[in-house]
Amino acid sequence: MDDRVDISVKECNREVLEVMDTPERSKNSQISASLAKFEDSPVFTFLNSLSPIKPVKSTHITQTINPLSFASIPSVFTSPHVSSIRESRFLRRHQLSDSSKPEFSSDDGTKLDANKANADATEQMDEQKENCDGGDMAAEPSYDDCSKFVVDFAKDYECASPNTNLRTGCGREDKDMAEYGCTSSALVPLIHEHPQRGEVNIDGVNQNTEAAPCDWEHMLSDTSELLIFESPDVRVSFSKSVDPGASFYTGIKSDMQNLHLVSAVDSGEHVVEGNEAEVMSTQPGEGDEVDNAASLNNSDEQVDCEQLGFYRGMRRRCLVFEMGGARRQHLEENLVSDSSTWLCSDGNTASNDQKLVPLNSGNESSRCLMPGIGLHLNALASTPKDYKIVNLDSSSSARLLIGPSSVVNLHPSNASQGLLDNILVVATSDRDVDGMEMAVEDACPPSANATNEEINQSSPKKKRRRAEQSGEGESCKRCNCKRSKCLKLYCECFAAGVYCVEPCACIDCFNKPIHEDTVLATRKQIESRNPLAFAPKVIRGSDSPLEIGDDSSKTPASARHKRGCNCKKSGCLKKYCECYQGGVGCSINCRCEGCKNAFGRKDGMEAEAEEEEEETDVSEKSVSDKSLQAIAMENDVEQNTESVLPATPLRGGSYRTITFILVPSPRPSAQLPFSSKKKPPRSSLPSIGSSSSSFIPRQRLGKSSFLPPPPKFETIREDEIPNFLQGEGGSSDGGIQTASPNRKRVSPPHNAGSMSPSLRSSRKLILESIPSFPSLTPNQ
DNA sequence: GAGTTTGAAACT
DNA sequence: CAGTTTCAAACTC
Repeated sequence: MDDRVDISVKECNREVLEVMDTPERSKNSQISASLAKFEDSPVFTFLNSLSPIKPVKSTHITQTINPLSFASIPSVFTSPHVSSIRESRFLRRHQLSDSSKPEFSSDDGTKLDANKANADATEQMDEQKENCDGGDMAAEPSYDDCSKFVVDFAKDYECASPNTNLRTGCGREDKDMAEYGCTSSALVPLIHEHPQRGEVNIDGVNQNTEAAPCDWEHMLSDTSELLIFESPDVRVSFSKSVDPGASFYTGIKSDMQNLHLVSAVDSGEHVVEGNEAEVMSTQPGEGDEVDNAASLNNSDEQVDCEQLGFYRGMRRRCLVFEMGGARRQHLEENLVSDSSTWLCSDGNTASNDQKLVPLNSGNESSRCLMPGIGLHLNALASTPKDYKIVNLDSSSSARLLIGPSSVVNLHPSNASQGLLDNILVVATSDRDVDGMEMAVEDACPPSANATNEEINQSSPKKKRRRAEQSGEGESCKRCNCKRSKCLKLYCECFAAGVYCVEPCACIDCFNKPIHEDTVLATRKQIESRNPLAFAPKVIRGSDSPLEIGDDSSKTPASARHKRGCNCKKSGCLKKYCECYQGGVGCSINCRCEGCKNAFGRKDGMEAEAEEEEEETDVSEKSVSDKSLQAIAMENDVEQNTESVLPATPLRGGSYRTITFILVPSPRPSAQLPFSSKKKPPRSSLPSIGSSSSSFIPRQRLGKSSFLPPPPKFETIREDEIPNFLQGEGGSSDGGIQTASPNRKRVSPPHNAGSMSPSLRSSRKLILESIPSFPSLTPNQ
């Protein structure tokens, strides 16, 4: 029976492929005809007669899956040109899927699902193709679409019914950018071209990809497939060649995952296959939103994953993982147990998967999106310190272009103003996406992962604590504001750059999409007062390898709070202390008194102090140790996550990666402020490095065994800090050095003047392209 | 869950 | 810039 089904499916797929291959199928009528033909075809009939799978009308699929696929288009969507090669792969995919089915089919039931899924996918292909032909091509998504989408999304916010279609356009652009950037050499031209129009004359490397004008239609056919396309594997095949073998190989891998997803979706159940369950359980409805943001921000993750040798397909899980603290934890556990399934979080993938899941799964368990996830500049923060860009292949790099950082990185290249402009545009769209994501978060129900959490969290406080305990710390901000209307930095949500969500217990909350104008205005006001008000509070130093000891002690030696704390009574041993809360040691910037910060004391006498502490203050020590242990345990996962995965999609970000790829600049230091490996030029700024080096001893001396508490604040790598950010308090370094230890507070960055002209210029650019608080501005 | 403590944010 | 107030999170009971 199974064999027959497989055969039927293959034939069916073949039929579909034939239809799809028809050169002139840009008309709906034609497509309709094709579909009719398909359904009327002997093969189909045969399939119906043989297959236990009930023939599903395309319309039905349209209602259930198609929307999802559509939504996925953006993120997954790649350049039509690129797709040509993929197409070949794609074609194989169905065949492969058949063969691969047995591998993931544990039993008949599962297999049936898979088969059915495959059949559905086939029909879905038709559906999508139809949509594509229907005019999507002509209506190449524009950035305006993105904005539009954002607006619509905001409108839909209340009902949590994001307009995926519009979104699609946005995502696609980004995706395309990434795809075109397959090679750094071709990157510039490609990027330059693409944003302006749907077509891109791919020069050099990409020429061979230009085959089918509407190839990307095929990509639409299967959401999961799209995911595959983005996979590093795919890229590899693409960039290297159209080697059938390679494509085949990649196709197999991708198929595996796709089928899983499809199967799960189709069945409407959570097909628990290792971590697959995670994906399925993740906020079904949010997949779309997550998707874009994730897609934009996971370049780092991707890289990490690749380095780890994981399949990209698994990354989606990581994304999910990030979406919920609990989920994250869970995944981490999985990582330990099964790294293969863990993989990294590829925003795109994850999102796509989720897209597939949403409608059918009806699973609400996991909804919590990363709060700050890439919502604003903070997103720049907390990139995995050990992140390595080295392994970026051309394909990966291309993808990285998506990020706003690309602007910065490209800037140096002096490709051209036009290019820059285009890039900026891209960044803008990203921003929009981020905003959408934020909105999504807003719409998302209480943190998903913890199924019981939703039910049990009656009190905001408890919710918060729960969130933190589950590692959700900053992922799902929830406030309890009563008087601030959630329009001040008092509000954690607002400060984090996210809208308040349902679980928030705030009163008279204005931090909602419906009050977008107010929010934006307030934000501007606050930023005018302090440009870095929404910047990451914790600067994660570029830890030198030496500083990074074992996993147990990854407290970044150079990490520090942007402004420093002002604790008087807490001894910097409680979360009142932002340094402590952020899991970093106190620094010169701190005005704290009686600092006992376990992560590093202000006085830099950690070792001695610790001894003292142990000897002289037993009670205190007990508290400290206790807290430390708790922290360590609490954050162990967190740390690991950080080291391996970006805390947030954005974080992982494209920033570093892009820099890497585009590094062509002869003077990266001055022109590549975000360069991950290269210290930004600090001609005018005392090098952060030096500054951080000063911290290293202190922080290292701190208990090596403890890990920073789950950072409440978003953190940013020191070396990734935009210059303007570094400028605060006098350029990260400068800030530290210039800040008087006793000074009450570090004044906002007014030191632009201290920056070299070049830096200043770049800074301007950054500001334009990367609003410090994009997330709150869905319509930006 | 209510009340207290704390320190950041905001205000003057 | 310093001092004060406001605020909400963190914490305690």
